[in-house]
Amino acid sequence: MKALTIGALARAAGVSVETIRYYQRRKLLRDDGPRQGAFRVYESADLIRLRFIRRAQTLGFSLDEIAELLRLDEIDDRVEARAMAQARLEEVERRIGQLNEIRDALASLVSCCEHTESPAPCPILHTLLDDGFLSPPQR
Amino acid sequence: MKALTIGALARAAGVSVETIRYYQRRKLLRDDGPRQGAFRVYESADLIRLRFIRRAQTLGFSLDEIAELLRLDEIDDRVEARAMAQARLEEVERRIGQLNEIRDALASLVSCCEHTESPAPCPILHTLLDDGFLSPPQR
DNA sequence: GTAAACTCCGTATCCGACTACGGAGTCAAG
DNA sequence: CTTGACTCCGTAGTCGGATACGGAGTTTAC
Repeated sequence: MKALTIGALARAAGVSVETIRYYQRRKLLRDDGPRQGAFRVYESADLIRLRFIRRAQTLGFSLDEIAELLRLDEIDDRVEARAMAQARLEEVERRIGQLNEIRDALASLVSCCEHTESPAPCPILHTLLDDGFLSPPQR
Repeated sequence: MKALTIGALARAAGVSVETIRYYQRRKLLRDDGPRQGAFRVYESADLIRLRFIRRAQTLGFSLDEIAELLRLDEIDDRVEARAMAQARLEEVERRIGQLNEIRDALASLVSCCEHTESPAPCPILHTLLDDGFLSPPQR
């Protein structure tokens, strides 16, 4: 339980000081902790929480969702936490499916292009002009 | 080769008028075409180009990349176009790999949570606290 | 005892791809 | 000949997750 300055906490978690301050504004991290003089002091509990946030981000949770996960942790609501993980899992699987389609489309464009000669139109540029191509955009 | 107003073009391509005007600002679509009176007129070539843009977006190309693809089409540079498609393909494959890892991590959290009982800590919330968890964030 | 490094706080800016808004002009139907 | 739909043009705002800036105060090392 050693005391950390914000800079030391940032280094320990591999984020920038600005990011920590941003998370405080977003209420993901406590902003009213103890101080030594004018400076806030942090300890390992803060580091753990910060790492939790970063790892949950790695899994694709948004900061809002992470705030919710942290709240669920506090009230120990595992059912809801599991539901969120499940929902995220399904989302990830949907996205993988989309990307697989995209990968196949790109791969066929590339290999098709490798097998056509200069007089014919470039498949990469002209397959995109045809109808019936994949589904609507994902944004 | 029927003449279209911007609104008709938008409907035909399934985008909004605002989007077309945005693409014009971004130089993806020509902004200096012919007019009838005060209004611009569009034709099927514009629709084809617009569809090209939307399909390339579906494949994950950015608007800047699409501008480049359109330029490559004009100068008929297939080699470079193929290189871009190849690069995109590799990027998509990397992303699929990442998402597979993420999916596995989420799946194991969910199934792990289904098998632990209330006194033990919730795995979903506390696996995230452990070290050695996946790699750095993807943003 | 002073200079470098750090912290605090507020506000502004970035990215990409739009989306929205508002006022003025224009066109077509009834 | 008016009404309503459309177009033109410029500018501003949105989203999420930061990142940057700048001036003032504070600590730490030499």
